[in-house]
Amino acid sequence: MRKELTESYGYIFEDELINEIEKVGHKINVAEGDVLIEYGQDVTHMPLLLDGAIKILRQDKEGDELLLYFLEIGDSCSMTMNCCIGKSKSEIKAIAEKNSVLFLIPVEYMSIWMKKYKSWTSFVFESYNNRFNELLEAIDNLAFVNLHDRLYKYLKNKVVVNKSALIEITHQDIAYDLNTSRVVISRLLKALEKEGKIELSRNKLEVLEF
Amino acid sequence: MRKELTESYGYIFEDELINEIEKVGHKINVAEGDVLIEYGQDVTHMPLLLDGAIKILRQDKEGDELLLYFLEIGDSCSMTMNCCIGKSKSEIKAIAEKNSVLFLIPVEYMSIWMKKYKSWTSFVFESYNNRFNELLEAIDNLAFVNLHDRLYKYLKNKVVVNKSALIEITHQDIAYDLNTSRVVISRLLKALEKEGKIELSRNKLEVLEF
DNA sequence: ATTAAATAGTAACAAAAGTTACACATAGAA
DNA sequence: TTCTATGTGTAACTTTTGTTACTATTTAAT
Repeated sequence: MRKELTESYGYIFEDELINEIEKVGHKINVAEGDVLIEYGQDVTHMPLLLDGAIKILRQDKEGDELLLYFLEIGDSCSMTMNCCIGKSKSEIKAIAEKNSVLFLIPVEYMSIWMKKYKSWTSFVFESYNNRFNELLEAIDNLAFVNLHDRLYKYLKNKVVVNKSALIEITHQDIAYDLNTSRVVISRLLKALEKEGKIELSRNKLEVLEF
Repeated sequence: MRKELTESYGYIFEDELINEIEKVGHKINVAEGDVLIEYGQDVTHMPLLLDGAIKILRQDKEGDELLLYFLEIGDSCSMTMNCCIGKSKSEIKAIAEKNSVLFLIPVEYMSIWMKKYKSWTSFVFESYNNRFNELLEAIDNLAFVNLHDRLYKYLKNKVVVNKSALIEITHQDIAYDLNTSRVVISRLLKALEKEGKIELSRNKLEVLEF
């Protein structure tokens, strides 16, 4: 456990902080597809990602969803940082993109450690900032990119996050992530295939250039 | 100057911090339409808004723009907070929505004061968080709301920010903010008028219900 | 082996948004 | 006043995206 923490976070946190993290936090394993937190739910812990990847989604009242970004190893979720200022309801939904290992820290340590460890403060800011930029990227995609290109970007991003050009997913699930309909995704995937950019099969597809 | 600072920020910052702010910062007046910072430009100061309102825009490579949100009195711009972690290029463009009064603070004080004043740290976090939620709202609008409703929301927001149901703006300028074309905006405005929600005139319009 | 559920392909159509083109009105400048 | 630039209205058309409906295929369950 100590080893995993050091591997992913040893280069940013001093030993003493790693000790504290180890002491107050606990490690959990989550399986692909597990819902880690729902929109509106109380935030009690902040996650440090040790292995795997987490999908962060936004949801509207009707339950429509939109993929915001992925958390990868070494990332944390700045949404948790709302806690620092008293708010405690999650603005997002989080789902394990693949089997993942998380280290959960009770939120009260967020501000305690900020006073105590410079490296923690830097981490929190850096983390906040990364998420900020990812939201800006999401906005750019929605505002300036058409669905065809947005889909292709999405697939290439999947390849990076899952470290495999073979993506195991259904058209319907892609449609959920991009907040559109299955038929539209099928149509655009077919177009991407004709352009020679991907290869389609049942329940999976392969990205050919990236 | 002291008075203005105390009016807008006295209830959050302790006297000593207000003194420091007054000492190292300087007040500027900007006119409606002034560009305060361009995308990609170096960020050297962080702004505290004393009066007026600032429009924050995102821009893509082709120069297309999209309104993200407005800063109002008591707000600061969390984008400046990138500076805390070494980055210094602006991710956004800022334009004075109306004549405004700003207090500019050299960015190096950001982190100095975070160590020194608890109230400053709270302010920075609160500010960050507000901006975060405004980005999420922007995403919600883009992903889940059609242009007709997005336009109506935009107009109602303008009413709040400008404290007037009479909005002085051209269709073209609305189109820029929403990243669409003038013709589309004219069409949708006409529809809103027929619905009895607004009243159109040249160079201005009035929001009837809000 | 049969059935049912999930997945994918595609056509046909509808709605939303973007584009082009042009007429006309208004405000200022000359 | 006349001219010009700007702003607005609208029609006609295109493109993009969403919807409905139906087919075929594959997978899993009984």
